[in-house]
Amino acid sequence: MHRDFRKKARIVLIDDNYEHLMGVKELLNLEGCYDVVQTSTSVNTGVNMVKKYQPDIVLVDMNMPDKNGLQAIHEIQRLGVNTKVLALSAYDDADLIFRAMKVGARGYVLKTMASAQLICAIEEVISGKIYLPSALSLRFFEYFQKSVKEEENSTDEELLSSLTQREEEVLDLLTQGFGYNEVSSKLYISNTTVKTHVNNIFQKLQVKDRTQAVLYAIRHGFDKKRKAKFVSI
Amino acid sequence: MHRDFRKKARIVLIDDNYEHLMGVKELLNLEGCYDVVQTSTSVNTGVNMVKKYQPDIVLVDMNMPDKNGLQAIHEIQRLGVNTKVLALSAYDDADLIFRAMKVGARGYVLKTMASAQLICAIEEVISGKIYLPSALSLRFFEYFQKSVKEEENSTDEELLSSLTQREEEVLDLLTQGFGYNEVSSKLYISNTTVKTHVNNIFQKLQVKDRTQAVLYAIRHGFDKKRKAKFVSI
DNA sequence: TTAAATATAGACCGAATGGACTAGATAGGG
DNA sequence: CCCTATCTAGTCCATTCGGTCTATATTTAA
Repeated sequence: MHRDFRKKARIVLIDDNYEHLMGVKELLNLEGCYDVVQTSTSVNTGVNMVKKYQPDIVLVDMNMPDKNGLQAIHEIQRLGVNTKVLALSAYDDADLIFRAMKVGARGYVLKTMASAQLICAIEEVISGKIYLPSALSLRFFEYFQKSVKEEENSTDEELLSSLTQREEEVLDLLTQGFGYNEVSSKLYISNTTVKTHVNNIFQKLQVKDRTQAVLYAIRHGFDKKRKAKFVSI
Repeated sequence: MHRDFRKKARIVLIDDNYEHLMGVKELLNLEGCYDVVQTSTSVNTGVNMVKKYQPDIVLVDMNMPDKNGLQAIHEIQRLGVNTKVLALSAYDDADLIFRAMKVGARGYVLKTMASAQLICAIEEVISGKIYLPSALSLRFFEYFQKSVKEEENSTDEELLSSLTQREEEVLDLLTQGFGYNEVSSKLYISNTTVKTHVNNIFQKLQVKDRTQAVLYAIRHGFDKKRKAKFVSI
């Protein structure tokens, strides 16, 4: 799983802080086994360089003002090149780590970390692994798991579970975009019966029209049973 | 960040395979610094034991027939105890890893891995870290990132991006559950203008009523700009 | 500068929706 | 056996919604 050290790994750096950019470049050059083919202090030109040179890895600073690093990573991913992305950041912000990994970063290191750790991260990522220092890994997963809890908490089971079985069926069909007539024919009941059920649903969910009921259902996870892809447990 | 080795770490094991259960128990006892307080071959009693003994860590087998390990982990999380969960599995299935970590596992190890790695995982997890072997970490993040791509692909940007700015505003308000009158007063335009916009939206999204338009918008990620919590990039 | 796109608004009409009732049938729990 | 919950279905009426037009002012692009 180790890369071929006879070839230098080709690297592009994107960092709007010129001092830091040069510092990292110098560090990598001293190491001897890296070829920093290009550097850029702007996202746009940086992304273009990645497209042109298709390096093994690109280091992207996350703390840029305008089009932030997230956008850069996202665009690089969409190039369809085989370049791995390593995110560099001054902050160990859980949300930023989460989003960076989500858009395709293969690793995330803090600027405050020792240079040896940066080298280590680069090597791991180039050789196809994920590199997240354990502190950041912890942040990531806490955030990841918290999101599930929030989903659950917002699932106001009180109201939704107060629906009768038939009402659930009706709401389920409404959630698929059917109107009253369609619902009635699908359930083989009369149009007015559907209306009765729907009105009961409105009462129970405390909403005032069909669209709001559907929104309520979706936002409170009512339709997850059907979806059941990876959203639920 | 290291635990106090003067005290033995208290452990509960949940695994329906009695052979493996005993094997792990023996292994941990030989190690000397662990106290396997309880073992269980069923989820229900296992969860109860965790509730009762509140160990430092619980090892949960993921490959159980009935109520699977995911359910067990989920229930343990909901106990509100401070027990860390380490998932054990025979398979490195990306979906399973993803879901286990999502419901609260702090680590995931394969049964095929060396016992030293299991010990390592236990120590890391007890001391508050996340333990994912790099191969599994890779699987996890590939799955994690793929989910984003799927979201994007399903974002039929063709249709949604064909909406004018005003139409987007209107759709956004509809997505919040407002009716035409409410939309018109919020945008300071007449009721009929809203209707015109809405009809154009219907044409463009190829839907036939308000609820379907809202569903379309939500399912295709239209409302993520507003949410912008952690869902979007 | 013309043409196209956009935002505005109106009329008219039919269909769908929502509110407020009543009411019969059926099933289940106490 | 009675009471309650649920599912069913109806009426009446008002409101909203959706479809199809036309039309004007403004902006944008060619």
